[in-house]
Amino acid sequence: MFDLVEIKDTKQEIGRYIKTLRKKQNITQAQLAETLDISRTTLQNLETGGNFTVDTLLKVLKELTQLESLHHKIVEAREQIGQIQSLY
Amino acid sequence: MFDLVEIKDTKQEIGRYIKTLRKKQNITQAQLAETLDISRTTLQNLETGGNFTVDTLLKVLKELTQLESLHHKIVEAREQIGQIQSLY
DNA sequence: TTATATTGTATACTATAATGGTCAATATAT
DNA sequence: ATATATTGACCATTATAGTATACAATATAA
Repeated sequence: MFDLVEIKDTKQEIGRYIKTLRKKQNITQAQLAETLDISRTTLQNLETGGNFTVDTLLKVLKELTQLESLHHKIVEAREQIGQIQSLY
Repeated sequence: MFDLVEIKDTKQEIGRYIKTLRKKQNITQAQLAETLDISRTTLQNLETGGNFTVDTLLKVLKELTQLESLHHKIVEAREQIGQIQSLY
């Protein structure tokens, strides 16, 4: 059907997800930014659905202990596609 | 234990994943870049594990029909965290 | 093989993400 | 209610992602 999910929506969801992870660890934007050696503005931009680089996102995910999990899911997703291809 | 998965590795896996998706659809970098109105250089940078913006990644995923799926997984992940929090 | 298409890489330029700063708006605590 | 802490938003500057172009290195096809 239609493509109801837009890029903007997904960026917002990424931001909400990161914010939830951070809150769960009870750390402030300032603390996390300091730890990762990025500006609070950049972290804010990420959490509020702006545009940002993958480096920024992955740095944050690593600190919030979600990098390995993400890595695994990407590999898994790729392998599944490879399997489908090999059927034809 | 250690954190064996580095940011660099994850960016490379994202690139490999995108490339696999693209190949599956039998389209070239040039074609995909043209469709998305981005440069082939940018797409190349994505597929070879450089740094890039979320906008670039999501544009590509949308064209390769993986945006909605990703969006869903992010929401799901956040909701799971929310649940865990509410237990304490 | 040889031709053709596709991809990897490099470079200079442009667009924009990242930064540091400040201040207002909200949460949170006392 | 009123401090205090945290977050959202804006601005100028700096760093870097995105771009166009060109050409070499590989795939793919003839």
